[in-house]
Amino acid sequence: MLFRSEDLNEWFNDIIFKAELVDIRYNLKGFTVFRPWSVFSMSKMFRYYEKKFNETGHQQVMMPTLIPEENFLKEAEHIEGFTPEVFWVIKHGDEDFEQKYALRPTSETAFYYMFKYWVQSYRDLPLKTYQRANIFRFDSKATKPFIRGREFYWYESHNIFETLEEAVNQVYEDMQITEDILHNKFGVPFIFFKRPQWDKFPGAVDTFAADTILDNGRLLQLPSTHLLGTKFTETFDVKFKDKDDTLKYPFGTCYGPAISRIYGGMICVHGDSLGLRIPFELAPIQIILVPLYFSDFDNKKLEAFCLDIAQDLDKLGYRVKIDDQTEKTPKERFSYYEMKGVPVRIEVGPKDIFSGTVVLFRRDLNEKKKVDIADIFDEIKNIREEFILNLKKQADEVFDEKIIFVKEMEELKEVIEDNLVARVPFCSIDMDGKPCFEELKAQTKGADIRGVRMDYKEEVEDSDVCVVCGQKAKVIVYVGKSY
RNA sequence: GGGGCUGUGGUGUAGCCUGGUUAGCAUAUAAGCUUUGGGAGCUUACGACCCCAGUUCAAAUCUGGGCAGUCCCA
Repeated sequence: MLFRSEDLNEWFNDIIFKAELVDIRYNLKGFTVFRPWSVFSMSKMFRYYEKKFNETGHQQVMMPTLIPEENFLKEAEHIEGFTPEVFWVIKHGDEDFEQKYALRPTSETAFYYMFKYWVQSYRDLPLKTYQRANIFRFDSKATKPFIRGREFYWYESHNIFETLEEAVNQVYEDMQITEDILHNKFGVPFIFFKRPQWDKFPGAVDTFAADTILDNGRLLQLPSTHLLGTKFTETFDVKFKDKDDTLKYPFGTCYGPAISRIYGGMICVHGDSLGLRIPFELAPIQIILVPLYFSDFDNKKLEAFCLDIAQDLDKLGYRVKIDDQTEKTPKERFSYYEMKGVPVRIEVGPKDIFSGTVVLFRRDLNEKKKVDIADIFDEIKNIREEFILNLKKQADEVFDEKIIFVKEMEELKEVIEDNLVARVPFCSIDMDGKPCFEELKAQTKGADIRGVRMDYKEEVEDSDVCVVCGQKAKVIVYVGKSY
């Protein structure tokens, strides 16, 4: 029913409905109804992040959803970047407000408004905060559940520091958080980039972002971090008295992992022709027991047998369910839970009762195995440990294969044509490289330069020249089409 | 931001070009019987032409607008 390699879009549209992740029948464009199967996992994802933020010294706050227009108008680049996308609240009942209120498209202008009250002394710094929020952006006409909605769900972390150096360190900490969670917990590979100067967050000094690569070669931006310098602290008059008794502006960063989009990226990365594959720890049901009924067998025995196993697993803390539908064939029931991405299935039939075994199916490897009852718990424990490692390994392999190193424009065009991502020498990701970028974009029919990687420094060889202008290359950049 | 395509029961579709029957089929759902180690069968029930306007004796069908979905390009 599903053939993902042919067309990721089709697979995605199909699975989000069949697996009951969302309902797109709500009558408002770009606003998605998320259903229990996806919400359960996203809630888990939020908790992973929350734990990590707390461990790294962030404190959770809750800011209002509405932001007065006057806050917005303070920062010129921010206005220019976001105003076209803002939903404005202009009335109460039939009467206009004196001032418009924005449904937050992001909350810098709320946080920094408050930071000026919260920060007076160097003793108040660093100040590391975050909030869980839904945000609103009237974003493009091509909306897509999880990937691009006009309302979406994220954490946004806003931090300020005494020095630029500390702020830069925060960017690296954000990169590490992304690695710990996205890659290690969710199995989603990515490269953490420094974006070119022409592709920054409105109001940022520098923008950094994690991109994953989907099956169709498209890059998908996942969490991003922005180095804000003193732009917002100056604009909002956030000052601190330093040890030398002078007033200074602190340096800011912000980090925004959009959980709804991360979930969308995750299911694309792990999904296969059978449907979803959900990491063990995120799955709403981790183990499904499927009793195989027969008309000439006392099925009560089967149910009692399954219930025993289920209760033991439940005591061990697994999320487990028995599928006791009698009117459906095994094939149909197996396929259903595979499609939903349930990590482990236990099949129990009359033969098993006599032999004291069950059949275990694991979705990370799509393998079946006959197991003695006594060994079930150890087996499942192993699967639990291996599950995310297997998903991660498989995803990493696919990811690596999609990146091709090229040095010439003709090769670059081929790589893009083949729906892959290119690694190429390039003159500069500062503004002086922009003309080359525009030429590159035109020649490749719309590919973007996603930036230089931040996890390690890629050395440029002396002989490397910019793929566009032929000048000596200063950086290695990654080029591909994006969502 | 520009362009294309599409809106028919819960879902997927036929019918539309060339206006005219009781809007067909599949699937899902509910009930019953039968069946169950990889998407089973029979019977019955439920259920639809996106919205507004126009043309016409007559609109799912033609025209315009809106809303929604989807794809491509920027």
